[in-house]
Amino acid sequence: MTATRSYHHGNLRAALLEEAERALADGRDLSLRELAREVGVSHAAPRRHFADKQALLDALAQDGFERLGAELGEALSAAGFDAQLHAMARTYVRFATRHAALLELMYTGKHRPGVDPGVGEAAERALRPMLGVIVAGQEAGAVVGGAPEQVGAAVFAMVQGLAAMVNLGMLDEAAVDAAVERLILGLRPR
Amino acid sequence: MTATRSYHHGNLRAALLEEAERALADGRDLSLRELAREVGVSHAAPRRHFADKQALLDALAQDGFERLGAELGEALSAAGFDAQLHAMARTYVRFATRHAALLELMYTGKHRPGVDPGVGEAAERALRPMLGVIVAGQEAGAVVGGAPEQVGAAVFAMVQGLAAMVNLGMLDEAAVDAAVERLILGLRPR
DNA sequence: ACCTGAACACCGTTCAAGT
DNA sequence: ACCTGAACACCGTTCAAGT
Repeated sequence: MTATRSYHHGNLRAALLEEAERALADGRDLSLRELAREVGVSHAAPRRHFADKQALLDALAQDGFERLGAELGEALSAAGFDAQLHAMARTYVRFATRHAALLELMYTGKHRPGVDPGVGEAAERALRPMLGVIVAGQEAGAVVGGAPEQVGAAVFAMVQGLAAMVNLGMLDEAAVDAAVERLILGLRPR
Repeated sequence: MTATRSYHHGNLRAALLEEAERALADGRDLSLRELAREVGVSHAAPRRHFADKQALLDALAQDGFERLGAELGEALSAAGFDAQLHAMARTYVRFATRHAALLELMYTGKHRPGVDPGVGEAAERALRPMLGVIVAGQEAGAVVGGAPEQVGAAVFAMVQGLAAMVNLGMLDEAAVDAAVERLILGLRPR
């Protein structure tokens, strides 16, 4: 880690976030002081860019949702409702396993009071592609009618739950496909 | 908080766990030193009962799974597969909302290396009633055949995901019932 | 056996001061 | 505007010592 001095010409913020992600991926605990050390700056310097530790965590979570949303959006290129839903579930599970600690952070303490509203908005944007799949599925007659949000809740709950189980080692990826298949059948109009 | 002196005649461990749950419920951060203070003991005393902070967290998680399992077991008294599954989902979601911080702790870092095996075993025991519902449903012809673990994965994923969404404020309890209904339809033999 | 007190190496946060 | 250094009030963990 050769400390590039040019780093600190306005992008300390980005450097800190990068280092934080690396720590998260390595399973290290996040400490502001350590991040500052790693990036070659005094322990008080991050204060200029993040009001406190929580602000940095919020920025990290928001970034995570934005990347997740981008990946989910790509899954829309599959043809047909079933293929799209399968692709979406696989994409979500893959993101969850590749960025396990980040995903945990993304969903952690969202219920705590005084959350950064930016995180919630990013989460909503990230999950929008899933709603798009539902609406298209309804139009194609593959999905029951009703408020897309209601149907989407079932889909998102299943996918999110499956990802959590895979991360806990309770499930392999074949079981994910099987569960999604069950869900697809349940969503069909009757 | 009148510090009862008789507390410390062999049950410091239980007192610490109780206080930890209270802190969790209040949304306070868990600090071993604060727990010791609250319970009226020196900051080094907990060491006798918990090797380190993680050991206390593991004990807390294990306890949580045991209580969750007991509540889920009660849901089995409902009559018929549909009613049992609905009861189970409502029970799980209720536990999740009443003990949000505890549930987060229960599922947090399960994937980290060197976990207390007791926690995983308690988790498995807690979820067993759910498998029982599946098996009974299969025998009654309300659920597709196949390995109960595979079908159970879909059920647990959905329920766990719904609970997470309710905790995040993304969902109300009516939507839970609707999603479970979709799942029931998907599980039917065809 | 169970607990205390001091010590060590860390934290997050604040604030005057430097450039 | 951006960063430093010292300071404050906390942590978790360890260890000799007390009863």
